[in-house]
Amino acid sequence: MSAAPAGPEDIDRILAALADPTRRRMVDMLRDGPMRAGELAAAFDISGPAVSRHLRVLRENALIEEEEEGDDRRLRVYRLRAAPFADLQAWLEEVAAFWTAQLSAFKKHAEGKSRKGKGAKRK
Amino acid sequence: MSAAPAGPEDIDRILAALADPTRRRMVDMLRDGPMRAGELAAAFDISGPAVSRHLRVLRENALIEEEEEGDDRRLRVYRLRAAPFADLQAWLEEVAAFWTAQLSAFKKHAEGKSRKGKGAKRK
DNA sequence: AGGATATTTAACCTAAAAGCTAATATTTAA
DNA sequence: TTAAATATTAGCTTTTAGGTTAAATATCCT
Repeated sequence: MSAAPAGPEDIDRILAALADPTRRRMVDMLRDGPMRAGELAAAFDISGPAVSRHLRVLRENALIEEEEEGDDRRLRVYRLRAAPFADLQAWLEEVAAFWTAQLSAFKKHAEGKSRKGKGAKRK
Repeated sequence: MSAAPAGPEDIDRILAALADPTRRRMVDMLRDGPMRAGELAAAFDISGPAVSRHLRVLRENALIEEEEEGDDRRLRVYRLRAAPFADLQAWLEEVAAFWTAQLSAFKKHAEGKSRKGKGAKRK
């Protein structure tokens, strides 16, 4: 199993996979449920092969996976995988911690209302 | 102010800015507090101009901003901005909602699904 | 001021990414 | 099985992103 805590290079791969607008839109579409390549392709103005290539990138970076069997008999649908998104969320949580730290520093700083020299700031 | 709900193209810009490993590392570094370009540059094996360019991308996409005044007299430090990360978190929340939907669908569908292991079909 | 340091801009180069058309599997249906 | 459709791989072209060095600009320190 992949119980590993998602190293930095994992995050990089996830971000790289999501960085393309077409691929990000595909992810949005897949939120409505698993789809076939053709269904996804219909939503874009690019060629079939281009769609296939984007799906390949998403698949190779484990953001999506092929479903073996669909409910109504149609095979090879793509579905979102949870892990990468959870990993990215975890990283964002860490980054967000910055502002809580920032906030406490500001609170401490605001009490003294310390006088720091310059008067004219504000751009 | 920017009270807009962060459209898809905003998310695309944020993701594009974060997609480069160097820039993502810079963000990680800036979690420890605002820094000067030089401090950041020291952590990478690339040239100063390359660092400057990455900072420019982060700045143009509003992930960081220049600080006007530092505590100890040093100007032009870069600091993280909260909004883009919050926007990205919000988008991820939406995506994550997929699995809760998935889960309820699965629960409803839960029993018969054991029909998968066919024999030699793969080449 | 004037020089040393730090940072950004300019011009150029290379490599990778995304697109297309055509060809090659695959799958579904007759 | 053949035929139609669906989807992926192959080969090629164009665009874009990241890197470099050299020059310009801004900042800091006597």
